[in-house]
Amino acid sequence: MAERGGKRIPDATVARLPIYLRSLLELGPQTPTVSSEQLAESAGVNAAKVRKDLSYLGSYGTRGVGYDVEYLQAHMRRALGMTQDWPVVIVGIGNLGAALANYGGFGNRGYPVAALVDASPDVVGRTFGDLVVRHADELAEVVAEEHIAIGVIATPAPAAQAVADELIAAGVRSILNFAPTVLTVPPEVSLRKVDLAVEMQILSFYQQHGPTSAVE
Amino acid sequence: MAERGGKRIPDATVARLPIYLRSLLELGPQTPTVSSEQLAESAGVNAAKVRKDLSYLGSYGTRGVGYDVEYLQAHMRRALGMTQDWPVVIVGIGNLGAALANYGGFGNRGYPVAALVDASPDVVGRTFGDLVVRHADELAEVVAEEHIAIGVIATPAPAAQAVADELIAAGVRSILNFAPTVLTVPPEVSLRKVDLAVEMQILSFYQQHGPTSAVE
DNA sequence: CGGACTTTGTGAACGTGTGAACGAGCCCTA
DNA sequence: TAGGGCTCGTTCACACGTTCACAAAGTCCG
Repeated sequence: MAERGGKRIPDATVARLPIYLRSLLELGPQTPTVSSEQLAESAGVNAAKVRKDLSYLGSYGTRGVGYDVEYLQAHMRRALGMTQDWPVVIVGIGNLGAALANYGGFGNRGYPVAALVDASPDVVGRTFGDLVVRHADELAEVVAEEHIAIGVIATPAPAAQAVADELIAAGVRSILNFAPTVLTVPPEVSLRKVDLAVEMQILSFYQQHGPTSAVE
Repeated sequence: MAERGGKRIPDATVARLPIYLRSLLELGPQTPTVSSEQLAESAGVNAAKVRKDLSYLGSYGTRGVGYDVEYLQAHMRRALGMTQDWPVVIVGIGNLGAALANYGGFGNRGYPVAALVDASPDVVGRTFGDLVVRHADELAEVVAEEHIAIGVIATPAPAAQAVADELIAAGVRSILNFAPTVLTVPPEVSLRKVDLAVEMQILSFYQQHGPTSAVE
């Protein structure tokens, strides 16, 4: 209720905050304020949902006017931890890992790729940008040296759990898993997953059955 | 209730079916049956949830024994539309698109990458595997020729909506969006999205606030 | 300065998803 | 053939998330 230390923010809301933030950034400096309706349109959700979500942040809009774009951006950056950098290590430099390493979108937004790691001698020593791929055995040192906060797992499925365990042992508490397997992590570790094959299968399910459970 | 034509399958269940299927495939031919508890462990969910999810398929397990692995696999493949191939076009052959094109995981599993499309003259004409990148202007023809069922958008954000519109106009009803932007599609089109920056931001939120809303 | 208009913030109803508990049904053994 | 043990399938209660509707609160204009 007070400005700081609000109540717990629901998971579903957390997942939408980045979308709102991106919508705000797209607005540009032309528009000083946005209404919940505008934001909703831009983020592809319901206006009431926007208002409720934003109310969890404790950041006030102004009735009759809307939300101050800059103020809201600042609040949201703070809530999402974007006031600092979170160095990332990518483990597994295959097709996908290499693409992620080359992908510029991370460093720009506060998630600098600080290290690359792989187990294969063919890959260790290769350079991507200004980074040299290091060997998986050095993972713990790499995490310590580079102050890694987030581990991205892009290894084949069979190696993923072991990598996750090592990351966690080295102190990493946030993991993004691209390997097509279920990872088990202790409760104090945050885990998100991206599974391309699963996405495809979900799509082909709805291709057969009609999207969002069409009536008959 | 009868074997065919069950009631609507909840979205949350649909999202889990591919995980179950993968778990079943990992079991190998050694184990003819699985219990809901084993499947739950393997898929990282609750056993009751597994039973409920599977009951939507109408595929029966056997009380006192468990589920017949092969029978269940077949049922699930059918439900997920994996009895046939769903040709995929990748639009936008940048870092990510190229990685996806080289990624073998699709074709193996019934989603052959049948075409690559890009708008840049620098990229059009290049080959990946046995595919030549074609120009975005030919998108409609490509979709028709290759019987494309699923469109993967890996373009920069500003181009994504236009690409989606063209895909839909060409008859594609399933879209997987990697571009960091919100797409608007008509209700008969299924849309899933993968946004790496968003995943990162969600992780750094929980890095600050404690995972899954830790108690203080 | 007052009234009308706009937009937020929130309480309450609704729907969906989750987890536990338990009866029903099947197999195996004696 | 009867009994015991195991596991599914379903029901129920609860938690979570979404949406509606409306009062509160601020702005703008005459």
